[in-house]
Amino acid sequence: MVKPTASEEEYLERIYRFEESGKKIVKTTDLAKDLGVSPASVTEMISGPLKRKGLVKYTPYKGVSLTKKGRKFAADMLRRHRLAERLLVDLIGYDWDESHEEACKLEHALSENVVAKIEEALGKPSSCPHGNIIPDPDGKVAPDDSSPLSDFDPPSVVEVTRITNEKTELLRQLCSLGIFPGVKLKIIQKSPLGGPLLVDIGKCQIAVGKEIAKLIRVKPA
Amino acid sequence: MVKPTASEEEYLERIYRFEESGKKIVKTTDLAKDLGVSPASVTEMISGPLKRKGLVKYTPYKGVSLTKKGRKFAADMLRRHRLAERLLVDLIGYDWDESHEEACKLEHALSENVVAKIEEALGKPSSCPHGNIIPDPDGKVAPDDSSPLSDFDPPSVVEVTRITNEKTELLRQLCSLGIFPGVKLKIIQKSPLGGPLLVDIGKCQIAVGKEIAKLIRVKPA
DNA sequence: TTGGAAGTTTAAGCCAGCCTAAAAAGAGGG
DNA sequence: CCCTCTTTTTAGGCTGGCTTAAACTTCCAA
Repeated sequence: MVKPTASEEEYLERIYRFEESGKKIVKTTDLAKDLGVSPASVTEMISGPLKRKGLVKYTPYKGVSLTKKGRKFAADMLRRHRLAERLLVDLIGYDWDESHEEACKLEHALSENVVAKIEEALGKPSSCPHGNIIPDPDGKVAPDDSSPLSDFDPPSVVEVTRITNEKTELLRQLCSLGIFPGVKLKIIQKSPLGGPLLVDIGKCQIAVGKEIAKLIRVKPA
Repeated sequence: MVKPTASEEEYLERIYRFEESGKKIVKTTDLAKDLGVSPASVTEMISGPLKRKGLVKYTPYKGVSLTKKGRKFAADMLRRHRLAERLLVDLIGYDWDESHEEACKLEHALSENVVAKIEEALGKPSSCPHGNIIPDPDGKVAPDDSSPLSDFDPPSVVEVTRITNEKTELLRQLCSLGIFPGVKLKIIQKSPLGGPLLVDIGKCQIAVGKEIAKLIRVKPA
């Protein structure tokens, strides 16, 4: 099997993330927006190289999903990505909220040997700095016992486990609100119709929009 | 000024290394061999993009040299490369003799911010694991007080400062002979006509070929 | 001084990955 | 059931970086 190009790796990783977030089949347009390329480029890539290499299943006008083989490659990318984030944050003191973007560039330049050494040096961490689980070398991912904050009703007390969207803008905002993995939240009030959640983070109460609440995974405290 | 592509960065870096080793003007064929591409590709790259961006001075059939601007970019690449090597070796325990090849891939994926953080985390090291000097953020390089081992005559005692060729094969060999920065050597005998040097490394005597002796920089002990 | 051999450049072409514009397919309201 | 609007794909084209083959310099040795 030929090693995927950096571009192909990136496509696989993004598809994986969509699937991880619940989508069974991923639309070309969503992928295009996510990757910052035109929808035409996405169609080309998935119907061409990725399909040909048996990494994705593609139904024209419907969308794309990973094959078993594709999922293994994608999980490996996520592994590299998340270990790179840990390296940046834990070992060289890089900003928590900017590590994702850097890791996106770094992940394609890390050999399996280096990744293994990083993992070892970090003491085999189970998650990235944002709480997302690091796949093992075989692409296996530990089961996730968390659910979106938006699924909970007051009154409940929960602990933040993962932030599933790692863009700097969101992370910076959450960090400034005091929301990151490990923090405990008390859910005070839930508005109907996609309105915000009111949560207590110890020293104050804040309103969290529905869309953002979907990106914050928590478990009962 | 537009950021050079990864490929352009690599060309600049290689040219810099040739100049560093004493060549005033670099031949396309030497570059081609070094980069692992065809001589035609080198001609294209230097007479095209690199020339156009004012990074090199190029005289057809003669060779290429860096402009001031080109040298600054190249020094920055070396900075990233050597800090990446230090990161790999000091922080994650990667093999000394394999760090160069990994750093070649990594260097193009490191932002200025990350490089600065790495430098800080490592305590602003002055050299890479093989002893080569790390340029500062402005591209300045501390003056080098060493000379090739091949320049010395017996009897003299010298200390190894740098290995200027960082390919795994050579490093592995030198390492197995006990030669690396910091080691003291006593020069026992020098053969004429490019023959080997006989040196004493404390526990035994070894013969070092002329070509290899040129790559080992030392200073009087 | 000149005829090759060796080194270098030009020419032509390939592939990956992107783009825009135009065509085609699907989805929903009348 | 059809027509329009949106989504997606196809077609054609561009750039970067590489290749080989052919043409051109350079330089040395007879």
